Amino acid sequence: MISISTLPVILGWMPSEKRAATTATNRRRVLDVAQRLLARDGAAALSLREVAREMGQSSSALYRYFANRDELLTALILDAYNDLGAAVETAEALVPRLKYRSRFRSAARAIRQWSVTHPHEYALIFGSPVPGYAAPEVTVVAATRTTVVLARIVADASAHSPARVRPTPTYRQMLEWDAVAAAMPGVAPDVARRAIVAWTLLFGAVSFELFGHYVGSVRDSARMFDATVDTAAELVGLTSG
Amino acid sequence: MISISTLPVILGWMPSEKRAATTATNRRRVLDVAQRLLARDGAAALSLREVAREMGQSSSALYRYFANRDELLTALILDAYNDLGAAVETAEALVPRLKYRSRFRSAARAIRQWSVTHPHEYALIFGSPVPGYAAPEVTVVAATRTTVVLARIVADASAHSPARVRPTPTYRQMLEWDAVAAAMPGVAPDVARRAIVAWTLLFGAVSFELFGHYVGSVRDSARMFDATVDTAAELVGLTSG
DNA sequence: TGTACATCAGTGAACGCGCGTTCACTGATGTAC
DNA sequence: TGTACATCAGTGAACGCGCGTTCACTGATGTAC
Repeated sequence: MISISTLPVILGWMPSEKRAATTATNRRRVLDVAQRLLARDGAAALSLREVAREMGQSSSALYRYFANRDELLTALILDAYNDLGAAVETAEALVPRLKYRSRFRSAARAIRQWSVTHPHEYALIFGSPVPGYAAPEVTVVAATRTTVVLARIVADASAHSPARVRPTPTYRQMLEWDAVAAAMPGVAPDVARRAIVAWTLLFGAVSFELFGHYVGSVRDSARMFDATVDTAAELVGLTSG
Repeated sequence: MISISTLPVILGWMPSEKRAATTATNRRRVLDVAQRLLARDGAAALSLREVAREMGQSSSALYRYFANRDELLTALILDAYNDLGAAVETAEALVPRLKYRSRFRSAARAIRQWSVTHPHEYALIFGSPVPGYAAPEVTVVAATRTTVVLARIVADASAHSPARVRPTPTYRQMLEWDAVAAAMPGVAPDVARRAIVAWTLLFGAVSFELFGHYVGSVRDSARMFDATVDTAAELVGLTSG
Protein backbone atom coordinates (compact mmCIF):
# COMPACT_ATOMS: atom_id res chain seq x y z
CA MET A 1 0.00 0.00 0.00
CA ILE A 2 1.32 3.39 -0.96
CA SER A 3 0.67 6.15 1.53
CA ILE A 4 1.23 9.82 0.99
CA SER A 5 4.29 9.66 3.16
CA THR A 6 6.09 7.13 0.98
CA LEU A 7 5.64 9.25 -2.13
CA PRO A 8 8.87 11.28 -1.81
CA VAL A 9 10.92 8.13 -1.61
CA ILE A 10 9.20 6.61 -4.60
CA LEU A 11 9.64 9.73 -6.66
CA GLY A 12 13.25 9.98 -5.63
CA TRP A 13 13.07 13.22 -3.71
CA MET A 14 15.94 13.81 -1.40
CA PRO A 15 15.44 14.54 2.25
CA SER A 16 15.84 18.23 2.89
CA GLU A 17 19.33 19.60 3.04
CA LYS A 18 19.01 20.61 6.63
CA ARG A 19 17.97 17.15 7.73
CA ALA A 20 20.64 15.46 5.65
CA ALA A 21 23.22 17.72 7.21
CA THR A 22 22.28 16.91 10.78
CA THR A 23 22.17 13.21 9.92
CA ALA A 24 25.68 13.47 8.54
CA THR A 25 26.81 15.33 11.62
CA ASN A 26 25.35 12.73 13.92
CA ARG A 27 26.90 9.92 11.93
CA ARG A 28 30.21 11.67 12.16
CA ARG A 29 29.80 11.98 15.93
CA VAL A 30 29.24 8.26 16.23
CA LEU A 31 32.29 7.63 14.11
CA ASP A 32 34.43 9.91 16.22
CA VAL A 33 33.52 8.05 19.37
CA ALA A 34 34.07 4.71 17.65
CA GLN A 35 37.45 5.92 16.47
CA ARG A 36 38.40 6.88 19.99
CA LEU A 37 37.39 3.49 21.30
CA LEU A 38 39.21 1.77 18.46
CA ALA A 39 42.34 3.71 19.33
CA ARG A 40 41.98 2.74 22.96
CA ASP A 41 40.95 -0.91 22.82
CA GLY A 42 41.45 -2.17 19.31
CA ALA A 43 39.05 -3.38 16.67
CA ALA A 44 38.24 -6.77 18.16
CA ALA A 45 36.99 -5.18 21.35
CA LEU A 46 34.85 -2.65 19.55
CA SER A 47 31.12 -3.13 19.96
CA LEU A 48 28.13 -1.08 18.99
CA ARG A 49 26.91 -1.26 22.54
CA GLU A 50 30.08 0.23 23.92
CA VAL A 51 30.01 3.06 21.41
CA ALA A 52 26.45 3.82 22.42
CA ARG A 53 27.32 3.60 26.10
CA GLU A 54 30.21 5.98 25.56
CA MET A 55 27.84 8.42 23.88
CA GLY A 56 25.23 8.06 26.62
CA GLN A 57 22.77 6.67 24.12
CA SER A 58 20.93 3.45 23.66
CA SER A 59 22.57 0.94 21.37
CA SER A 60 19.58 0.77 19.09
CA ALA A 61 20.02 4.44 18.27
CA LEU A 62 23.14 3.66 16.27
CA TYR A 63 21.10 1.74 13.75
CA ARG A 64 19.92 5.08 12.42
CA TYR A 65 23.44 5.60 11.06
CA PHE A 66 24.87 2.16 10.45
CA ALA A 67 22.98 -0.88 9.25
CA ASN A 68 25.16 -3.13 11.38
CA ARG A 69 28.54 -3.58 12.97
CA ASP A 70 30.27 -4.36 9.69
CA GLU A 71 29.24 -1.06 8.22
CA LEU A 72 30.70 0.78 11.19
CA LEU A 73 33.90 -1.20 10.80
CA THR A 74 34.06 -0.35 7.12
CA ALA A 75 33.72 3.33 7.92
CA LEU A 76 36.54 3.05 10.46
CA ILE A 77 38.75 1.31 7.93
CA LEU A 78 38.10 4.05 5.42
CA ASP A 79 38.89 6.68 8.02
CA ALA A 80 42.13 4.95 8.90
CA TYR A 81 43.28 4.70 5.32
CA ASN A 82 42.41 8.31 4.70
CA ASP A 83 44.06 9.47 7.88
CA LEU A 84 47.25 7.67 6.97
CA GLY A 85 47.06 8.86 3.37
CA ALA A 86 46.58 12.48 4.42
CA ALA A 87 49.52 12.32 6.82
CA VAL A 88 51.76 10.92 4.12
CA GLU A 89 50.60 13.43 1.53
CA THR A 90 51.22 16.33 3.89
CA ALA A 91 54.68 15.18 4.88
CA GLU A 92 55.76 14.51 1.34
CA ALA A 93 54.43 17.81 0.04
CA LEU A 94 56.85 19.72 2.29
CA VAL A 95 59.89 18.51 0.37
CA PRO A 96 61.16 20.22 -2.80
CA ARG A 97 59.92 18.31 -5.82
CA LEU A 98 63.33 17.51 -7.25
CA LYS A 99 64.66 15.93 -4.06
CA TYR A 100 63.31 12.51 -4.82
CA ARG A 101 65.02 10.59 -2.08
CA SER A 102 64.05 13.15 0.51
CA ARG A 103 60.48 12.94 -0.64
CA PHE A 104 60.65 9.18 -0.28
CA ARG A 105 62.17 9.43 3.17
CA SER A 106 59.63 11.96 4.29
CA ALA A 107 56.72 9.86 3.09
CA ALA A 108 58.15 6.72 4.67
CA ARG A 109 58.75 8.38 8.00
CA ALA A 110 55.22 9.70 7.93
CA ILE A 111 53.96 6.15 7.46
CA ARG A 112 55.85 4.98 10.50
CA GLN A 113 54.97 8.03 12.54
CA TRP A 114 51.29 7.63 11.92
CA SER A 115 51.44 3.91 12.59
CA VAL A 116 53.30 4.22 15.84
CA THR A 117 50.83 6.77 17.11
CA HIS A 118 47.83 4.80 15.81
CA PRO A 119 48.79 1.18 16.46
CA HIS A 120 45.23 -0.15 16.63
CA GLU A 121 44.21 1.64 13.48
CA TYR A 122 47.31 0.28 11.81
CA ALA A 123 46.49 -3.24 12.96
CA LEU A 124 42.98 -2.81 11.64
CA ILE A 125 44.13 -2.08 8.12
CA PHE A 126 47.47 -3.89 7.89
CA GLY A 127 47.11 -6.69 10.41
CA SER A 128 45.16 -9.90 10.13
CA PRO A 129 41.80 -9.44 8.47
CA VAL A 130 38.97 -9.04 10.97
CA PRO A 131 37.22 -12.40 11.29
CA GLY A 132 33.91 -12.63 9.51
CA TYR A 133 34.48 -9.29 7.86
CA ALA A 134 34.87 -9.01 4.11
CA ALA A 135 36.43 -5.75 2.98
CA PRO A 136 34.25 -4.11 0.37
CA GLU A 137 35.75 -2.72 -2.81
CA VAL A 138 35.61 0.84 -1.53
CA THR A 139 38.31 0.16 1.05
CA VAL A 140 40.68 -1.06 -1.64
CA VAL A 141 40.38 2.32 -3.31
CA ALA A 142 41.03 4.23 -0.09
CA ALA A 143 44.06 2.04 0.47
CA THR A 144 45.77 3.34 -2.64
CA ARG A 145 46.07 6.89 -1.37
CA THR A 146 49.39 6.23 0.35
CA THR A 147 50.88 4.16 -2.42
CA VAL A 148 49.93 6.81 -4.93
CA VAL A 149 52.29 9.19 -3.14
CA LEU A 150 55.11 6.69 -3.22
CA ALA A 151 54.40 5.77 -6.81
CA ARG A 152 54.54 9.38 -7.91
CA ILE A 153 57.96 9.83 -6.36
CA VAL A 154 59.28 6.84 -8.22
CA ALA A 155 57.66 7.99 -11.44
CA ASP A 156 59.03 11.52 -11.08
CA ALA A 157 62.53 10.27 -10.37
CA SER A 158 62.28 7.86 -13.22
CA ALA A 159 61.20 10.58 -15.66
CA HIS A 160 64.11 12.72 -14.54
CA SER A 161 66.68 10.00 -15.11
CA PRO A 162 65.21 6.85 -16.57
CA ALA A 163 66.69 3.66 -15.18
CA ARG A 164 68.89 1.78 -17.58
CA VAL A 165 67.50 -1.70 -17.30
CA ARG A 166 67.36 -4.65 -19.58
CA PRO A 167 63.84 -5.29 -20.84
CA THR A 168 62.12 -7.75 -18.53
CA PRO A 169 58.72 -8.43 -20.00
CA THR A 170 58.23 -11.20 -17.46
CA TYR A 171 57.62 -8.63 -14.76
CA ARG A 172 54.64 -7.27 -16.59
CA GLN A 173 52.91 -10.60 -16.53
CA MET A 174 53.17 -11.08 -12.84
CA LEU A 175 51.89 -7.60 -12.08
CA GLU A 176 48.54 -6.01 -12.82
CA TRP A 177 50.49 -4.06 -15.35
CA ASP A 178 47.76 -1.68 -16.51
CA ALA A 179 47.10 -0.46 -13.00
CA VAL A 180 50.76 -0.35 -12.07
CA ALA A 181 51.73 1.52 -15.23
CA ALA A 182 48.92 3.98 -14.64
CA ALA A 183 50.29 4.74 -11.17
CA MET A 184 53.87 5.01 -12.41
CA PRO A 185 53.71 6.14 -16.01
CA GLY A 186 56.84 5.58 -18.02
CA VAL A 187 58.51 3.50 -15.36
CA ALA A 188 60.31 0.36 -16.47
CA PRO A 189 58.70 -2.89 -15.33
CA ASP A 190 61.66 -3.88 -13.20
CA VAL A 191 61.66 -0.53 -11.42
CA ALA A 192 57.91 -0.72 -10.92
CA ARG A 193 58.34 -4.17 -9.47
CA ARG A 194 61.06 -2.89 -7.17
CA ALA A 195 58.81 -0.05 -6.11
CA ILE A 196 56.21 -2.56 -4.97
CA VAL A 197 58.96 -4.43 -3.18
CA ALA A 198 59.99 -1.16 -1.56
CA TRP A 199 56.64 -0.47 0.05
CA THR A 200 56.23 -4.07 0.95
CA LEU A 201 59.43 -3.55 2.90
CA LEU A 202 58.27 -0.32 4.49
CA PHE A 203 55.03 -1.76 5.77
CA GLY A 204 56.78 -4.99 6.66
CA ALA A 205 59.13 -3.01 8.87
CA VAL A 206 56.29 -1.18 10.57
CA SER A 207 54.42 -4.44 11.12
CA PHE A 208 57.49 -6.13 12.59
CA GLU A 209 58.00 -3.22 14.93
CA LEU A 210 54.41 -2.90 16.05
CA PHE A 211 53.70 -6.60 16.26
CA GLY A 212 56.76 -7.34 18.35
CA HIS A 213 58.97 -9.22 15.93
CA TYR A 214 61.95 -6.96 16.49
CA VAL A 215 62.04 -7.77 20.17
CA GLY A 216 65.45 -9.23 20.87
CA SER A 217 67.14 -8.09 17.69
CA VAL A 218 66.41 -4.40 17.19
CA ARG A 219 67.01 -1.93 19.96
CA ASP A 220 66.27 1.44 18.37
CA SER A 221 63.29 0.98 16.10
CA ALA A 222 63.23 4.53 14.83
CA ARG A 223 66.82 4.47 13.63
CA MET A 224 66.46 0.98 12.29
CA PHE A 225 63.48 2.18 10.30
CA ASP A 226 65.46 5.06 8.84
CA ALA A 227 68.16 2.66 7.74
CA THR A 228 65.52 0.39 6.25
CA VAL A 229 64.03 3.32 4.39
CA ASP A 230 67.39 4.07 2.82
CA THR A 231 67.70 0.46 1.78
CA ALA A 232 64.23 0.65 0.26
CA ALA A 233 65.19 3.86 -1.54
CA GLU A 234 68.25 2.13 -2.98
CA LEU A 235 66.00 -0.60 -4.30
CA VAL A 236 64.19 1.87 -6.52
CA GLY A 237 67.33 3.71 -7.49
CA LEU A 238 66.94 6.74 -5.22
CA THR A 239 70.52 7.09 -4.03
CA SER A 240 70.75 10.84 -3.67
CA GLY A 241 68.68 13.98 -3.28
CA MET B 1 45.94 -29.05 56.76
CA ILE B 2 48.32 -31.51 55.19
CA SER B 3 46.80 -34.82 54.25
CA ILE B 4 48.69 -37.89 53.18
CA SER B 5 47.57 -37.31 49.64
CA THR B 6 49.21 -33.90 49.34
CA LEU B 7 52.57 -35.22 50.48
CA PRO B 8 53.88 -36.20 47.03
CA VAL B 9 53.27 -32.72 45.73
CA ILE B 10 54.97 -31.14 48.70
CA LEU B 11 57.98 -33.40 48.45
CA GLY B 12 58.15 -32.78 44.73
CA TRP B 13 57.45 -36.32 43.61
CA MET B 14 56.39 -36.59 40.05
CA PRO B 15 53.18 -38.30 39.06
CA SER B 16 53.90 -41.74 37.70
CA GLU B 17 55.30 -41.95 34.24
CA LYS B 18 52.33 -43.81 32.90
CA ARG B 19 49.90 -41.20 34.12
CA ALA B 20 52.06 -38.34 32.90
CA ALA B 21 52.20 -39.97 29.51
CA THR B 22 48.46 -40.31 29.12
CA THR B 23 47.98 -36.76 30.33
CA ALA B 24 50.43 -35.60 27.70
CA THR B 25 48.62 -37.63 25.06
CA ASN B 26 45.27 -36.19 26.02
CA ARG B 27 46.64 -32.69 26.02
CA ARG B 28 48.05 -33.32 22.60
CA ARG B 29 44.67 -34.57 21.42
CA VAL B 30 43.02 -31.37 22.59
CA LEU B 31 45.69 -29.35 20.84
CA ASP B 32 45.22 -31.24 17.59
CA VAL B 33 41.53 -30.48 17.56
CA ALA B 34 42.18 -26.86 18.46
CA GLN B 35 44.70 -26.65 15.66
CA ARG B 36 42.17 -27.99 13.20
CA LEU B 37 39.60 -25.45 14.29
CA LEU B 38 42.17 -22.69 14.17
CA ALA B 39 43.02 -23.67 10.61
CA ARG B 40 39.36 -23.67 9.71
CA ASP B 41 38.00 -20.59 11.45
CA GLY B 42 40.90 -18.51 12.67
CA ALA B 43 42.10 -17.59 16.11
CA ALA B 44 39.45 -15.03 16.97
CA ALA B 45 36.67 -17.58 16.50
CA LEU B 46 38.42 -20.21 18.59
CA SER B 47 36.68 -21.03 21.85
CA LEU B 48 37.24 -23.66 24.47
CA ARG B 49 33.62 -24.65 24.19
CA GLU B 50 33.89 -25.33 20.49
CA VAL B 51 37.00 -27.41 20.94
CA ALA B 52 35.19 -29.45 23.57
CA ARG B 53 32.13 -29.77 21.37
CA GLU B 54 34.27 -30.94 18.51
CA MET B 55 35.78 -33.59 20.77
CA GLY B 56 32.42 -34.65 22.11
CA GLN B 57 33.41 -33.61 25.59
CA SER B 58 32.21 -31.11 28.11
CA SER B 59 33.97 -27.80 28.04
CA SER B 60 35.01 -28.08 31.67
CA ALA B 61 37.05 -31.16 30.82
CA LEU B 62 39.58 -29.03 28.99
CA TYR B 63 40.56 -27.34 32.22
CA ARG B 64 42.45 -30.52 33.09
CA TYR B 65 44.93 -29.59 30.38
CA PHE B 66 44.85 -25.84 30.07
CA ALA B 67 44.36 -23.37 32.88
CA ASN B 68 42.44 -21.05 30.56
CA ARG B 69 41.95 -19.93 27.01
CA ASP B 70 45.19 -17.95 26.93
CA GLU B 71 47.21 -21.03 27.74
CA LEU B 72 45.62 -22.90 24.87
CA LEU B 73 46.36 -19.98 22.59
CA THR B 74 49.97 -19.92 23.72
CA ALA B 75 50.31 -23.62 22.92
CA LEU B 76 48.87 -23.01 19.47
CA ILE B 77 51.28 -20.16 18.86
CA LEU B 78 54.19 -22.35 19.87
CA ASP B 79 52.95 -25.09 17.57
CA ALA B 80 52.65 -22.66 14.69
CA TYR B 81 56.15 -21.28 15.15
CA ASN B 82 57.57 -24.77 15.40
CA ASP B 83 55.63 -26.00 12.40
CA LEU B 84 56.92 -23.14 10.32
CA GLY B 85 60.43 -23.51 11.67
CA ALA B 86 60.49 -27.22 10.91
CA ALA B 87 59.25 -26.67 7.37
CA VAL B 88 61.94 -24.09 6.74
CA GLU B 89 64.68 -26.22 8.27
CA THR B 90 63.69 -29.19 6.17
CA ALA B 91 63.56 -27.25 2.93
CA GLU B 92 66.85 -25.52 3.54
CA ALA B 93 68.63 -28.71 4.52
CA LEU B 94 68.02 -30.20 1.06
CA VAL B 95 70.32 -27.69 -0.61
CA PRO B 96 74.13 -28.20 -0.83
CA ARG B 97 75.81 -26.15 1.88
CA LEU B 98 77.91 -24.02 -0.43
CA LYS B 99 75.00 -22.83 -2.55
CA TYR B 100 74.13 -19.95 -0.31
CA ARG B 101 71.64 -18.21 -2.52
CA SER B 102 69.84 -21.46 -3.24
CA ARG B 103 69.64 -22.15 0.45
CA PHE B 104 68.19 -18.71 0.96
CA ARG B 105 65.70 -19.20 -1.82
CA SER B 106 64.68 -22.58 -0.55
CA ALA B 107 64.13 -21.30 2.97
CA ALA B 108 62.20 -18.29 1.73
CA ARG B 109 59.94 -20.35 -0.48
CA ALA B 110 59.27 -22.67 2.41
CA ILE B 111 58.17 -19.69 4.47
CA ARG B 112 55.70 -18.67 1.81
CA GLN B 113 54.55 -22.21 1.13
CA TRP B 114 53.79 -22.88 4.74
CA SER B 115 52.07 -19.52 5.14
CA VAL B 116 49.85 -19.92 2.12
CA THR B 117 48.73 -23.34 3.27
CA HIS B 118 48.28 -22.19 6.87
CA PRO B 119 46.87 -18.69 6.55
CA HIS B 120 45.15 -18.61 9.93
CA GLU B 121 48.20 -19.92 11.73
CA TYR B 122 50.25 -17.32 9.90
CA ALA B 123 47.84 -14.59 10.93
CA LEU B 124 48.02 -15.80 14.50
CA ILE B 125 51.78 -15.37 14.72
CA PHE B 126 52.47 -12.59 12.23
CA GLY B 127 49.21 -10.65 12.16
CA SER B 128 47.83 -8.24 14.68
CA PRO B 129 48.38 -9.37 18.24
CA VAL B 130 45.36 -11.17 19.68
CA PRO B 131 43.43 -8.70 21.84
CA GLY B 132 43.89 -9.15 25.55
CA TYR B 133 46.60 -11.68 24.98
CA ALA B 134 50.17 -11.01 26.06
CA ALA B 135 52.70 -13.28 24.41
CA PRO B 136 54.85 -14.94 27.05
CA GLU B 137 58.62 -15.08 26.68
CA VAL B 138 58.56 -18.69 25.54
CA THR B 139 56.92 -17.76 22.24
CA VAL B 140 59.70 -15.32 21.47
CA VAL B 141 62.16 -18.19 21.67
CA ALA B 142 60.10 -20.43 19.40
CA ALA B 143 59.88 -17.56 16.95
CA THR B 144 63.63 -17.55 16.39
CA ARG B 145 63.72 -21.00 14.86
CA THR B 146 63.04 -19.71 11.35
CA THR B 147 65.32 -16.72 11.58
CA VAL B 148 68.10 -18.94 12.86
CA VAL B 149 68.03 -20.77 9.54
CA LEU B 150 68.22 -17.54 7.58
CA ALA B 151 70.89 -16.14 9.86
CA ARG B 152 73.08 -19.20 9.40
CA ILE B 153 72.93 -18.86 5.63
CA VAL B 154 74.07 -15.27 5.84
CA ALA B 155 76.77 -16.16 8.33
CA ASP B 156 78.04 -19.06 6.21
CA ALA B 157 78.13 -16.95 3.07
CA SER B 158 79.84 -14.18 4.95
CA ALA B 159 82.51 -16.51 6.29
CA HIS B 160 83.16 -17.79 2.80
CA SER B 161 83.61 -14.35 1.31
CA PRO B 162 83.44 -11.58 3.88
CA ALA B 163 81.65 -8.48 2.70
CA ARG B 164 83.88 -5.50 2.12
CA VAL B 165 82.07 -2.81 4.03
CA ARG B 166 83.12 0.34 5.67
CA PRO B 167 82.93 0.10 9.46
CA THR B 168 79.54 1.31 10.62
CA PRO B 169 79.52 1.18 14.39
CA THR B 170 76.23 3.02 14.39
CA TYR B 171 74.45 -0.11 13.29
CA ARG B 172 75.52 -1.94 16.40
CA GLN B 173 73.87 0.57 18.60
CA MET B 174 70.51 0.31 16.99
CA LEU B 175 70.52 -3.48 17.09
CA GLU B 176 70.61 -5.85 20.02
CA TRP B 177 74.11 -6.49 18.89
CA ASP B 178 75.02 -9.31 21.27
CA ALA B 179 72.08 -11.40 20.19
CA VAL B 180 72.46 -10.54 16.53
CA ALA B 181 76.19 -11.26 16.52
CA ALA B 182 75.54 -14.56 18.25
CA ALA B 183 73.13 -15.56 15.49
CA MET B 184 75.49 -14.41 12.76
CA PRO B 185 79.01 -14.75 14.10
CA GLY B 186 81.63 -12.79 12.24
CA VAL B 187 79.15 -10.91 10.13
CA ALA B 188 79.71 -7.20 9.64
CA PRO B 189 77.13 -4.96 11.30
CA ASP B 190 75.89 -3.55 8.04
CA VAL B 191 75.36 -7.02 6.60
CA ALA B 192 73.64 -8.16 9.77
CA ARG B 193 71.38 -5.16 9.55
CA ARG B 194 70.62 -5.95 5.94
CA ALA B 195 69.86 -9.51 6.91
CA ILE B 196 67.21 -8.26 9.30
CA VAL B 197 65.89 -6.06 6.54
CA ALA B 198 65.83 -9.11 4.28
CA TRP B 199 63.54 -11.15 6.45
CA THR B 200 61.46 -8.14 7.24
CA LEU B 201 60.91 -8.02 3.50
CA LEU B 202 60.15 -11.73 3.19
CA PHE B 203 57.51 -11.69 5.89
CA GLY B 204 56.24 -8.35 4.67
CA ALA B 205 55.66 -9.89 1.27
CA VAL B 206 53.81 -12.86 2.72
CA SER B 207 51.68 -10.56 4.86
CA PHE B 208 50.84 -8.34 1.91
CA GLU B 209 49.83 -11.35 -0.12
CA LEU B 210 47.76 -13.04 2.57
CA PHE B 211 46.18 -9.89 3.91
CA GLY B 212 45.07 -8.68 0.52
CA HIS B 213 47.35 -5.72 -0.09
CA TYR B 214 48.53 -6.99 -3.44
CA VAL B 215 45.01 -6.99 -4.82
CA GLY B 216 45.04 -4.70 -7.83
CA SER B 217 48.78 -4.54 -8.31
CA VAL B 218 50.17 -8.07 -8.24
CA ARG B 219 48.67 -10.76 -10.41
CA ASP B 220 50.92 -13.77 -9.85
CA SER B 221 51.84 -13.81 -6.18
CA ALA B 222 54.08 -16.84 -6.39
CA ARG B 223 56.30 -15.37 -9.09
CA MET B 224 56.26 -11.97 -7.47
CA PHE B 225 57.45 -13.61 -4.28
CA ASP B 226 60.31 -15.32 -6.09
CA ALA B 227 61.40 -12.02 -7.54
CA THR B 228 61.14 -10.43 -4.11
CA VAL B 229 63.27 -13.22 -2.66
CA ASP B 230 65.98 -12.49 -5.19
CA THR B 231 65.86 -8.85 -4.28
CA ALA B 232 66.16 -9.81 -0.62
CA ALA B 233 69.08 -12.08 -1.45
CA GLU B 234 70.80 -9.19 -3.22
CA LEU B 235 70.39 -7.12 -0.11
CA VAL B 236 72.57 -9.49 1.86
CA GLY B 237 75.03 -9.99 -0.96
CA LEU B 238 73.87 -13.38 -2.17
CA THR B 239 74.08 -12.81 -5.89
CA SER B 240 75.02 -16.28 -7.06
CA GLY B 241 75.02 -19.93 -6.05
C1' DT C 1 47.46 -62.09 42.51
C1' DG C 2 43.98 -59.54 45.07
C1' DT C 3 42.33 -55.68 47.31
C1' DA C 4 41.83 -51.07 49.37
C1' DC C 5 42.34 -46.64 48.26
C1' DA C 6 44.33 -42.40 46.35
C1' DT C 7 44.30 -40.01 42.24
C1' DC C 8 42.71 -38.83 38.00
C1' DA C 9 39.50 -37.71 33.89
C1' DG C 10 35.50 -36.18 32.72
C1' DT C 11 30.39 -34.64 33.69
C1' DG C 12 26.65 -31.47 33.82
C1' DA C 13 24.55 -27.75 35.80
C1' DA C 14 25.12 -23.21 36.84
C1' DC C 15 27.17 -18.32 37.22
C1' DG C 16 27.27 -13.86 35.04
C1' DC C 17 28.57 -11.53 31.10
C1' DG C 18 28.23 -8.79 26.84
C1' DC C 19 27.04 -9.03 22.40
C1' DG C 20 24.08 -7.80 17.78
C1' DT C 21 19.77 -6.94 16.44
C1' DT C 22 14.60 -6.12 16.43
C1' DC C 23 10.51 -3.67 17.50
C1' DA C 24 6.79 -0.88 19.04
C1' DC C 25 7.01 3.42 21.06
C1' DT C 26 7.45 8.64 22.16
C1' DG C 27 8.82 13.13 21.89
C1' DA C 28 11.29 16.55 18.90
C1' DT C 29 12.05 18.70 14.53
C1' DG C 30 11.12 20.55 10.32
C1' DT C 31 7.71 21.36 6.38
C1' DA C 32 3.72 22.80 3.76
C1' DC C 33 0.06 25.44 3.57
C1' DT D 1 2.87 33.90 11.65
C1' DG D 2 0.31 29.80 13.06
C1' DT D 3 -0.95 25.22 12.75
C1' DA D 4 -1.45 20.37 11.32
C1' DC D 5 1.14 16.71 10.27
C1' DA D 6 4.82 13.88 8.23
C1' DT D 7 9.26 12.55 9.33
C1' DC D 8 12.96 11.85 12.12
C1' DA D 9 15.98 10.65 16.34
C1' DG D 10 16.28 8.18 20.01
C1' DT D 11 14.27 4.92 23.84
C1' DG D 12 13.94 0.78 26.46
C1' DA D 13 12.67 -3.74 26.75
C1' DA D 14 13.33 -7.99 24.83
C1' DC D 15 15.20 -11.96 21.86
C1' DG D 16 18.58 -15.58 21.64
C1' DC D 17 23.25 -16.45 21.51
C1' DG D 18 27.82 -18.20 22.90
C1' DC D 19 31.33 -17.39 25.77
C1' DG D 20 34.91 -18.47 29.99
C1' DT D 21 35.01 -20.33 34.17
C1' DT D 22 33.62 -22.72 38.64
C1' DC D 23 32.15 -26.50 41.37
C1' DA D 24 30.48 -30.59 43.49
C1' DC D 25 30.13 -34.94 41.60
C1' DT D 26 30.98 -39.87 39.70
C1' DG D 27 33.12 -43.50 37.63
C1' DA D 28 37.66 -45.20 35.86
C1' DT D 29 42.49 -45.98 36.43
C1' DG D 30 46.59 -46.99 38.50
C1' DT D 31 49.34 -47.93 42.87
C1' DA D 32 50.94 -49.89 47.16
C1' DC D 33 50.89 -53.39 49.93
